Formats: sequence, structure tokens, C-alpha cells
Amino acid sequence: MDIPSKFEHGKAESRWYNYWMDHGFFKSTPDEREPYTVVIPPPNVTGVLHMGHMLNNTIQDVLVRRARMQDKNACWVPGTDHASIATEAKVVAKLKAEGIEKLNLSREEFLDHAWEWTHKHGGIILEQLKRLGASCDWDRTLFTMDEKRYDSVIKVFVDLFNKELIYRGVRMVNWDPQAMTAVSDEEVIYTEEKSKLYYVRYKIVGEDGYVMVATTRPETILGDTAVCANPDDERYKHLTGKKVIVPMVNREVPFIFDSYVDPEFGTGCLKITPAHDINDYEIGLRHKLSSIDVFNEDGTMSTRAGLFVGADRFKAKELAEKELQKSGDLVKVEDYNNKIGRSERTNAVIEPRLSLQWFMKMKALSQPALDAVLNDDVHIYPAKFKNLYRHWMENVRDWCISRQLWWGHRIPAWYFDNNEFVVAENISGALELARKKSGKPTLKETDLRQDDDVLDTWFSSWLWPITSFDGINDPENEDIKYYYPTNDLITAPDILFFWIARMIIAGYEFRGQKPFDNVYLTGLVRDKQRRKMSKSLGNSPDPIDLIEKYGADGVRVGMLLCSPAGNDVLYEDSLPEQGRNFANKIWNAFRLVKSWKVDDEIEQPDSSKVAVKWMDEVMKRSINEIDINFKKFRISEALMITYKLFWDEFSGWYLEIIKPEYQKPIDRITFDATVSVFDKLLKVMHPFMPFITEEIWQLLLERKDGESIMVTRMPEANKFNKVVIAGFESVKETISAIRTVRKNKDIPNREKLELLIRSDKESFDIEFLPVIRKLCNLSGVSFVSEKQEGAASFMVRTTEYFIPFGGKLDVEGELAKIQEDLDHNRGFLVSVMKKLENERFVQNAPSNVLKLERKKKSDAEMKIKSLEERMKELGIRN
RNA sequence: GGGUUGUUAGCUCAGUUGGUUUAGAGCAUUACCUUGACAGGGUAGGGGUCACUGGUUCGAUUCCAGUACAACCCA
Repeated sequence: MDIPSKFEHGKAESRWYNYWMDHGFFKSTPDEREPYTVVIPPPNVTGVLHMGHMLNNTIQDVLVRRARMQDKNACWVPGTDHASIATEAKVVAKLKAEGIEKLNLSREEFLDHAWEWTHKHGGIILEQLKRLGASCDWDRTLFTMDEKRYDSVIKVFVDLFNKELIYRGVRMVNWDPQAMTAVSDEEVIYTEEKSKLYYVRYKIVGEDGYVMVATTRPETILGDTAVCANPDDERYKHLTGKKVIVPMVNREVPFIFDSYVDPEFGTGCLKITPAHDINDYEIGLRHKLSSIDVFNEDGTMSTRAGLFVGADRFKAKELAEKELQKSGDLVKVEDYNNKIGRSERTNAVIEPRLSLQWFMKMKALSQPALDAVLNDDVHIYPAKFKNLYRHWMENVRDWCISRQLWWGHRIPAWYFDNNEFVVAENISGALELARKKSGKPTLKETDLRQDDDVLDTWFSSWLWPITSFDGINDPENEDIKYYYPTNDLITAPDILFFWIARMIIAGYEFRGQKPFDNVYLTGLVRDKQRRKMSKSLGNSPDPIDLIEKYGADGVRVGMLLCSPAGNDVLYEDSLPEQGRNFANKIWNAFRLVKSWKVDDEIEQPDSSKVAVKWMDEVMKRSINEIDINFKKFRISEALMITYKLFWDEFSGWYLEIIKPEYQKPIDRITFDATVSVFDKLLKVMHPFMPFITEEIWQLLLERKDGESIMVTRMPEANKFNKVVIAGFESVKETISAIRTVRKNKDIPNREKLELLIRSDKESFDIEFLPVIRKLCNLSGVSFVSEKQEGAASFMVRTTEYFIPFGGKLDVEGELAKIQEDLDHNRGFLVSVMKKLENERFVQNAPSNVLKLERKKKSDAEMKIKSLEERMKELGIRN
């Protein structure tokens, strides 16, 4: 068989993915096995795969494939999110480009466009996940707005309303003037931006004087209904009971006192605009101030402003500045760094605004979810996020769930008469309630008007682990009973509050159970300079390009190698490159094994015999470590152990030992053992690198159609023999030392060497000697009791070795090396002696520590003694 | 402004229930090695007073406090 020297990932990937799909290996239905369930964090339906998805879905696939090979009934449910505001914004933009304004469309017409867009772009991202190797049960693919999910959301809304956990009210909300909708607190991103602080004077009524106010928003002066100072501020005490005149509009407003005002900030005097600032709003409530909304929904000045009507709020700021300058009321302007809130979706500056919205009461609902995390019913990895979670949950505020959008789950409230409303799952239910409530049995459906708003996107995704198995509509169905609670949730920490916390809340509220056992938070993918990956920076590579260049396995390994739990991944191309190189290494090891001719007649060499024995133990040890790391969600670490197991132990040591001489055959026993070890290694590597492991596994032995590595059993952790491993470690040191001698003395590898060991044959462990002989190309090994003249020497542990060689000894070089070694050991001895000579140490230290220190001492002394002898010998001969 | 976490080799990170041969890995780097699995490879090296200052202790990189810097969350 002619095997190419490089692994060709392209063909293998599509071939094996199709094979897995054709054989239904990803499918899951309830059975008697233990379930292992993961629900995907649903990506935006019209989105495309980015690096964050790659990381997060690679981890999910690793966990799912591993669980499947551990004979669990693994079920990974895929799906997409309708992404209310994001998708609507895209559709609006697309229509605008075609010359269509949303305002000119009916709700139905707009939704037709939105669905068309969704069908056109929807699901691309799921196809991309397949390229990565994701082993989702695609037959279960969901959408947050498909029929069952839609019905579930409506049911939940009605249920919470009936429990009086959802209410409608006028509150200060975060208003996005671009999308013209309210957004939740979590959707506002605050950043420091340069702005200006304006000092404006307000005339005191009935006096000649003025008070000075510092504000960042002169355009909202038009909505001022008071001026306020701290009650303890002596500077303003004389203004008690006075009134001041608001510039530009010349309105008389009261001067009030409230402890909210910080006397240190600005002039210590604050203008109060209850309609446009959350703190002013609260002060307004306390002091029963009226409130004047000077903005329209789109951020332009309203008729109530009285001035600049129709001007955009930013234009109005300039106009106000000019106007104040003209009247002389603008005293000075300072540069100022201000925290500005922007909408997560549109990046528009958020306007605090009073409006009538739907809210959910969070306090009582969130208690079980808080407890669950604090007492570890739900584990969060890494644990540092527990504090963050607690802090948020303890300070949770009511959730604004209504959005002034069309794309989403329409709020199931119907209005009739004068702003009376009822909440029901559908219009006929609503009609019944409305007739009862109004006492008018003649009310018709046409008398009812459904609320125009839709629900926040997260109001559907917070139900995801339940609705993935239709547990709201049909709470007793087989799937939900079997798969729920799910096992692991893998996602990024930036949606801890948006999503994770709320899912836990919903889990307890609607199933009386947590939604998952473990939450594993990945880091964010950044570039090498720690900048977030973003389209505008152009620093985000296209994952599909990477898969084509480095192979899916290479990209998966690259993502995982550098993503310790909770730490950000600093992406650079060298990562998938390392992954690809690893795949190539595996491929070439396979080529080597496959190239051997097996001869049943020849005997197994001793070196191979011990190599097989050692390799078995190393395998067991590594599988143990991998197990432990997976249990702690230390996936990078588990991969690194796997990587070193294959590259160093198997390829670097084992294969080198058993490799037959060029073009000579290998014995049957060693060959079979090697194929068996290789088979196990492939299984261990499969969750990380599904494609190449399947390809090689299929070629390693004859396989029948329908067989696949992905449905074999993962090798299990076992006890291992530490003595064998330790023995071989010292052999590695010896071999290294001999190689160093060769290098220093310029002795070519082909030239055979003789090794002399200064030891009794009886007390020396000779088991691994054949390995040393083979790897170092030795002509013979013998034991001596005396120092050897004309030989290079080295020490491993406390044993001295000699290699006689023809050349002249580099006495000075040798002396220098010994001196260095000696210094090190003497220094070490001093540090040990310091401890042992300290009476209090000897008295207080535990006995095992003491014993160890004594052993360190005697070892070091022995080593020093032989080094000194060696030095003397060299000195004499000099 | 409040809070959380971190600071260990050039980079990214492990680790130390306080003593485990005077700190480990991967990558990068240096020197050497190409007919014979793999140069996307091999061999052998170099590289760190474990951020700083105090404290507790027989003993601190590890525990405590403070300082500096960084990141994140909240307002």
C-alpha cells in the first residue's frame, strides 16, 4: 500500500462525517443506559460561525464523543436562536437597502420578509458545525421560534402572569432610539468616553444671584423640574424653599435637597430631569416632581421640549450649547470622561426613558437558583465565577421582558375597552376572560387588540434545556423524563446573567429541578494582542478557511491546547499549525507500523519485550491522568497528556525501540502488541481528533461496514506499575547521557560504543539494558568495579558509567563540567544540612519529611564523593 | 466609585493540603543531525532571586496584610 507522507484531511473529513451520519451514530433515543445530555447554546439563526463558536462547540463535541465511548447514551441537541433584535435589525437594514421602510409595512408583511430572510440564511451555521465534526443529533434540530418552542414560551408567560410574577408598568427603562425598543439592563454596555461638562447658571427667583449647575447633558435642561443640592451642603442652605428659573425655557422650578447629590462633584448642585436619568427619576419620585419627556422614540426632540423640536438629541446638544452661550448662562465648559451606555446590538447611545413595559419579578424566583449554585447542586467551572453569580443574583432587579419589535414571540395580552387587558394563550381564551372581566358577554374577537410587542430573546432561551425535550407542552413525555436534567452546559462567561442564571431559575420554576449539573465557562477568543475578535478590527479568521487549511482535527487541537478553563484563548495561526503537525505525526507513526513485514518465525527481541511491558504501564498511567483531568474539566491538560503520550512516549521511545532494522521484518508478538496499543491510543485521541483517528482506525485492521471508532469503548483507567515506569525513566536519563557523550566527542551514531557500568551485576537492574544497547548502538555492556582510564564518564542517580573511546580526553572541559556538578550538589547539600542542623526542624517536622531530608543528604554526599574522586583522578592524570 | 480574580521562563499556562533532589509543560529560541515513518522531523542545550514590601513559621513561590500593575463584573 502506498500511503502519502502527509495526512490529507479534506477527503477524510467529508467521507467519515457522511459515514457517521449514514449509520445514525449521532442519534439518541431513551434506553436503559445512563444518559449524557448537552444542549447547544443556540447560535443566532442567521449568524455565521466565528472563533468563539469553534472553541465552545469543540469542547462540547469532545465531551459528547467521550461520553458516547464510555457507553453512555449521549445526546447533543442542536438548534438556533431567533435573536429578536439582532435579526430584526438585519432585516430592517436589508429592506432599507431595497428602498423599503419598515414603517410602511404591516406587521404581517414585515414578518414575511423576516421569515424569508431566516429561511435563506438560517441553518448555515449548523452546516458549518458539521465541518468541525460536531456529533449532534441533527434529527432533533430546534429553533426558538418553531411551533413547539413558541407555544412553550406563551404558556410560560401566561403561567407567570397568573402567578403574578409578570406585571405591566411604567418604569425607567434603557431605550435604544435606533432600534426604537426597550432593552434590558444586561444589554447595555458601559464604556468610558470623552465628553464635556457644562457649567450652567440658573437664576434664583426673587434674588439677583444665580446657582451654578454642572451637567453633561445641556439638551435635557428643557426637561428640568428641579435643582437639587445635598442637605448637608452649607453652601446652598440659604436656598431652602426658594425657586430657580430653568434657562432657555424660563420655567420656575423648586430648589430641593436630597442626600443623593455628591457635594464634591461639579458645583455640588444638580439639575433634576426625572424623565431622562434613572437617579433623577428616583429623586423625582421622592420629591413628587413632575416629569417632562423631551425626546421622541427615535431620539429627536419632542414637542414637549418646547425648543429644537424635531432635532436629533446630539444636534440638540449643540443647539442648547449655542443658546446658553447667547444668553450668557453657559459659564464654562470642561473636558470630562463619562461612562456612556450603548446598546449591545445597535451600539446606539442608550437613553433612559420612562415607558410602559412588561416586567418579571426576579427576587423570589431567583432564590432557589442562587442556593443551587452556592451549595454546589450546580457546579460552575471555574469556581471563580460563583462569586460573580452570587453577587448578581443577590442584587437582581426586575427583568424588562417586552421589546418594541415584531420579530419574536408576541406578548399574549389582549386589550379592550379603555386599556383593560387580559392574558391568555390565544384569542379565544382571551375573549372568554375579557367577557368575564368586563361583564360584557357580547364582546367579540374583533373588540380585542393584541399587544404589539414581542418578548426579549432570552425569554425563550431561558427555557432551552426544558423546551429542547418539549417539557413545557408535554411535561411527562419520555424524552424530558430521560434526558433532563442535562449534564454539562458549555458557554462563554459573557452570558452568565443573560442566559445561565435565568436557565437555572427556569429549571427550578418549571421542572422543580436544576437544568444541568455542570456549567463550564470557556474563555473568550482574542487575538495575540488580547483584543477581542471582531469584524471591524478584521482580526477574526474565518473558521472554515482554517478547517480547510489545517484540517478540522488540527483546528480542534489548536483551540483546545491553549484554553485552560476560564482563561481567554489568544488565537494565532501557530495553534492550529501545532494541531496539524500533531495529526501528521500520528499519520506517520501509522505509516511506519503499516510498512512493517511481519515474520512469524523470528523471536521477540528482549528490548521489544520490555518496551511492550513499559508501554502498557505508561498507557495506564496516562489514561488515569486523562480521566482525572476530564473530571475537573481540565480539557487542555487532558489533551496535553494525550499529546505527550503519543508524541514522546509512543513515537519517541516505544516505536524507536521496537523498530526493526531497515527493511527487516518484525516479530509477530511485538507487531500485534503494537497494533493493539495503537488502537487504544486512537480511542483515547478520538474525542479530540475524530477524523484522523477514524481514518487510521479503519486502516489499521480489517473493519466491517458499520464499524466505527466512535462507537467503540474508551480504554478505562486502571492501576499501573510505578516501579516499571520509574525504572524506565532512569533508563531514559542514561540514554540521554550517552547521546550527550557522542555529541561532545563527535562520535557518529553508526560507530558502536562500549558501555561500562561501575556496579555489581547483582545489584543493578538489568531489565532495560537491551533497550539501552539498541537505542545507543552499543557493542557491549559490562560491569566494572574500578574507575576507567581513557574513558568518558557520567553519572545517573548514584551510578557511574564509562564509555571508552579512541580520542583524547578533553580534561579541562571535563573538569569544568564536574566542577559545575559539584557546586550544584554542594549547594544542595548546604540547604539540606541547614534544615537538619536546625534542632527545631528536627523536632517539629513530620517524620516522613525528616526521612526524606536525610535521604537527600546521603544521596548528595555520595554523589559529591564520587565527583570528587573523579576530579582527583583527572587531576592526577593531568 | 463598588466588587471579583490574577501577577511563576520570550509567549501561553500548570503546580505547591507550607518541606518531595535548591520550580514544571507546550510553543518559541540556540547548536548539531537529512538516502531508512515524519524537516510539519530527530538529538542535545540555554532560559525563572515564582510582581514588590512586611508578617506568621524551624522553614514561604505556596498562608496573612499592605503596595503596584492587569483583567473582568456591577453602578
